[in-house]
Amino acid sequence: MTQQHATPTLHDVAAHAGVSTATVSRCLNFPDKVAPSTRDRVQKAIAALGYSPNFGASVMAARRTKTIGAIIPTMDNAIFARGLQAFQEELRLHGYTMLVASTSYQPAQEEEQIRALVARGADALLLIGHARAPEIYQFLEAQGVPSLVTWAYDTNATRPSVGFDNAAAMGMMAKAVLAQGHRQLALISASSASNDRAKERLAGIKSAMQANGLDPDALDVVETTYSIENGASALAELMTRPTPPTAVFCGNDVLAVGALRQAQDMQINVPKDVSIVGFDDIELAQVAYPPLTTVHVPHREMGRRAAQTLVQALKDGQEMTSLALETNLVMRGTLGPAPAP
Amino acid sequence: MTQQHATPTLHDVAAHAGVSTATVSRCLNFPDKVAPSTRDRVQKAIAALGYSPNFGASVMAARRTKTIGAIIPTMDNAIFARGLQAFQEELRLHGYTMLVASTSYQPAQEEEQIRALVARGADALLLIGHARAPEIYQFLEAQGVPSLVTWAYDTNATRPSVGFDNAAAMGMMAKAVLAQGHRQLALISASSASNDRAKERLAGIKSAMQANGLDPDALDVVETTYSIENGASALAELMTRPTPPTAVFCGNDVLAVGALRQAQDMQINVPKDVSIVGFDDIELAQVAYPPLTTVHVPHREMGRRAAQTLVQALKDGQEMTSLALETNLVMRGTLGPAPAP
DNA sequence: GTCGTTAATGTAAGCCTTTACATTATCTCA
DNA sequence: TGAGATAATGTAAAGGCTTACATTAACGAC
Repeated sequence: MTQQHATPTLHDVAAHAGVSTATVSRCLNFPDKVAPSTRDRVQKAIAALGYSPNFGASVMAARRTKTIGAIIPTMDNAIFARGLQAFQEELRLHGYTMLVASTSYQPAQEEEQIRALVARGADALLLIGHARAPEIYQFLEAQGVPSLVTWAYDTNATRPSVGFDNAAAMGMMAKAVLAQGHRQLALISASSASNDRAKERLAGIKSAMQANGLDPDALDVVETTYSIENGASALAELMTRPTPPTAVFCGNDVLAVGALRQAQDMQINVPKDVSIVGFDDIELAQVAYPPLTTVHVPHREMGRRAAQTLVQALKDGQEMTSLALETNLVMRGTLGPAPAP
Repeated sequence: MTQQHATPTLHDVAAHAGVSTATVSRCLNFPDKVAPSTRDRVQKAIAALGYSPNFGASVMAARRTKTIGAIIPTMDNAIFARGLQAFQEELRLHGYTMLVASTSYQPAQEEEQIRALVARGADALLLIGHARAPEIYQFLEAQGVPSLVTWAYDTNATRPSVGFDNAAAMGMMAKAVLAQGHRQLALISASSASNDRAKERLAGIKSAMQANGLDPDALDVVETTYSIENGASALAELMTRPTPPTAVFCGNDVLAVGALRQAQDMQINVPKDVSIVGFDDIELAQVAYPPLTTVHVPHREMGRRAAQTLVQALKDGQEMTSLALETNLVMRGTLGPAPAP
């Protein structure tokens, strides 16, 4: 009664190759540590038996999964999808696999997912933005799971991050808008309550206004959820105000593209009657008509660098060093001079 | 010498709650199977000790990870990102986590990633398209890892799939194009060598041509890689032919949008001088100018249904049943009658 | 009160790899 | 040639959970 069809174990391979299990394990994990001739023999045995290591046993013994979790608001927005793509490509180069969870911008879901991915053995976590309850950081600390924040960079944040300064980036755009003579400003944004990127971008505009002697409270803010439709209806709302804005900032390109379409539907000329600017520089921005003036964010590089930082930290156990990436304005067709009053 | 800071184990929780480890395990995995009073006591112990299960040990004992892998060409294309988003949302509802890998449309990378995710303990796999080496299926079979193909549906495929009939979908579009009187047809497509979706879409056009008494070989095919730029240069190439096409099919919306832009740059009016149609119906399509006529694919539903099918199969060990989803034409502004000769 | 059932809980084997440490073989250099 | 260093390999313990099976408790019917 032989167990013909049982999946082969390390032990079987060792027996077949005439070596100890330790040697087989070394062949798999540190090939340099074993003599080439032995390695060959073991490899042949592996091939002959069709062996592949048992994940659970390996995780249990090694106390790591070589898996990194990424928790993002949604893959439905190209910015996160693109960043994740780069993140995963880089991870793969280092032998890591990516676990993905999304939160739909809900803090409660984020917490749930953080716990879920840690429970699934994520060796480290990629998180978006700094804003979350301190208990979550405590939990991660207690579990010994390093986490890296991205899509944001905050000089006085105590947590490591690989991202960019959202306030400065939007501030730059605000300066450009103000330089065109606009004084009636509006912003279509995601709710800034639990979204530190949105909050920062808002702050960036306000401080630019202040620097130009404008009252920051005069900024007309419409908060909504990210979608083309919502961008459209927010613009409709803004343009029917008693004194409509001459320039509309949008929290991201998706909203901006919606606003653009609405302007077209309302026969409002962009940028002659109203300027509309976005944030992110996704494909949508260049395809929109007129092509959207926006803030370019190096999503792919952000993902890549984040992966490198995390992998490095896992390798050497050192603290991660934060990294600030540059954003820049992409002047296309939707920002023009303020119309004469 | 007490081990004050060691992470608590199931055993510690059991001792603290005055029950056996089996009971604690049951509390975690089958709460219904334990008396409410006991459950309470155990839950308190868990909270008191800050216990969280050891992933490796649990995987090893249970022989499953509650993790499902998804291997897609790239997250950079909204269609996959969106499908994956829905897939993950549904998985989460059932307590599963998603592992993601991408292949950049390279069969070799796909094989590598399939092996990598299986090695990482994926309980099941989501794959795109049917085209892959038989050894891969053998490998999956041998490892006992169920796999589901999506983005394609092939009646005579022996493998289960949740997708749509690419040939029929593109055929429907071809019929609409032919009905507009077009006779000079071209296709900008991904390489159909290792991409069964591309191959099927091509076949769909050809059989529609045949049905209309046209020579299928007269279809002018330009193969390239999916990107806006490549769509643009492919169109440039096509429009400088001795007899340029009056209608250009594109393998997906990304290519179509590039073609559209190129037409604009070349002062070629769409759809008056040339019609351009896409495939997928991503946001880009509605934002393009003029808005793109394309084939709508229910990406989100596909992802959701695929997740359900996989989870079900994992639960009951039954064979998966294939599911064909409907696609439909979205008539927007880029398909018009063939210009008078 | 007893028997048969079912519900709740306990016992303990088993899952398979990694790695610290021990051992043996091989090499270098005086 | 032998000591000492280094490379290659072996031994065996440890890791924490799940689950089949065994046991005990609880309950209802007669």
